[in-house]
Amino acid sequence: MQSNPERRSNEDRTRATRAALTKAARRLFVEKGYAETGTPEIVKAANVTRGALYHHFADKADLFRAVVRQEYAAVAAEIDAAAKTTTSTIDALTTGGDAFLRAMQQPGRVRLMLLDGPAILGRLELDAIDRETSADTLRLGLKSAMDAGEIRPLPLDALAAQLSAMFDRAALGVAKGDAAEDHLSVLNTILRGLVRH
Amino acid sequence: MQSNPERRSNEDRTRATRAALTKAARRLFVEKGYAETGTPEIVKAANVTRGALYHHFADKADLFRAVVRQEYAAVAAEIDAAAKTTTSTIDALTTGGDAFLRAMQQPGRVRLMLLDGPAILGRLELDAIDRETSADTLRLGLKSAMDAGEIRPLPLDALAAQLSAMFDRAALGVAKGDAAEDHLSVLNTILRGLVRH
DNA sequence: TCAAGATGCATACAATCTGTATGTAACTTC
DNA sequence: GAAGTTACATACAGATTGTATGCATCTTGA
Repeated sequence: MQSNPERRSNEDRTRATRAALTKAARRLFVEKGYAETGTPEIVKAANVTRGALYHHFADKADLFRAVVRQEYAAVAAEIDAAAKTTTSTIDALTTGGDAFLRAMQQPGRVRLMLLDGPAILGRLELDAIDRETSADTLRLGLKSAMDAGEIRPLPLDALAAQLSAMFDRAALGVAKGDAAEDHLSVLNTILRGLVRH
Repeated sequence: MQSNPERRSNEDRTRATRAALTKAARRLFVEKGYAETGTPEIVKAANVTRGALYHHFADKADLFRAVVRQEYAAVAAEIDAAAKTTTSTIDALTTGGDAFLRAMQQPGRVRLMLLDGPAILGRLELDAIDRETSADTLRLGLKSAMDAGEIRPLPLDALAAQLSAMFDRAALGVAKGDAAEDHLSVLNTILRGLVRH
C-alpha cells in the first residue's frame, strides 16, 4: 500500500544509486583511465554525492572492482551463449575463443580488463574474478579435452594461463586496430597444434 | 685542473641525481606500486628534493618511464648474452625464451614491466620501449625462421605479439610461484608445434 | 679571466583529491 | 508509533601533484 508515490524502498534506492555510480564510473574510467578520473567527477556524472559513493563502496578501487566485475560477467555470458551451440570439446574451445575475441571488442573492455585491471586490482584478484564469473570455462574445457585424450597432456594450469594470455593479447591487438584474421589464424594454428594426431 | 675537490661538473651532478632518483623510485615502485608511492617519499629516499625531481623529469610518470626503460634494457642484455651462443634460428628462439624467463625473475620486474607498466604508460609506449631496447629480437627471430621455412608461415606481427604475451604470462606465473617446468613445457610444446615437419 | 647566460636545485604555493567524521532524513522493524 | 537501521549530505583533515620563483653553481665566449 504505497500512499506516497515518491516513496522508494531502501533496496530500490541502493540499486539505483549503485547503478548510476557504476555506469558513470565505467564511462569515465574508459575515457580517461582510472588514475585520471576523480571521485568528484564520477559523482557529478552520476548525479549523486561523494557521501553516497563512500556509503556504497569502500573506496575508489572498490567502485572500480564493481565495474570490472560487471564487465567480466558480460563477457562470460556472451561466451557461454556461443559455446552452448557446440558439440565437441575442441569445437567449444575454438568457438569460445572466437566469441571471446568478439566480446572483447566492446569499447572499453580492453582498457578495463587488460590494462587498468591488473594494475589496480592485481593479477591474483583479477584471476579470481575471472574464475567466479566465467566458471573457469577455459580451464575446464581444456581439462575435458585432455582427459578425453583429444589434446596432448600438459600442465593444466600453466596451459590455461598461457592460452588465456594469448587470447587477451589477441583481443588487445584487434581493439588496437590489428587485423582480426591475423590474430585468429595464429590462435587457431596454435590450438590445432595441441590436438593429438 | 680541478682546484676545488668539491667542484662537480653539471654532467656529473645530473648523472648522480638521476641515478639516485631512479634507484630509490625503482625500490619503492616495486615495494608499494606506482600509485601508492608519492614523490615526497621518493625524494626522501634518494636524498634530494622534489625540486630536483621535477627538474630532471617532466612528472612522476616520466620518472617511472625511466625506471621501466632501464628494466627493459637489462632484460634485453641478458637475453642477448644467452642468444649469442646459439647456432640455429630455432635454437635462438627457445634459448632466448629461456633466458627471458630467468631474467624476469629478478625481483620487481614483473610488477614494473607487466603490471604497472601497461597501465601507466600504455601498451603502445611499452611496446615501443621494448622494440627500442630489445632491437625487436623475437620478431626478427621469427621472421628469419619463417623466411628460412623452418616454421610455418603465419602473420608475423600477430604471432610475435601472442608469443610475447605467452612468455610474459609464464614469467608472471613463475614469479607468482608456479612451477617453472610447467610453464616451460607448455611454452616449448607450442613452439615445437610451429616448426614445420 | 670575467661577464653573461645556462643549468641544477631548493622552497613556497595553488589546486586537487581521497577517505573520514558527523549530522539528518527516510525507511524498516517490532 | 517508537526505536533502530540505512541512505545519504556536508564539512573537514591530510596528503599529493605540478608550478612558480629565486638562488647558487657551472659553462661559455669575448
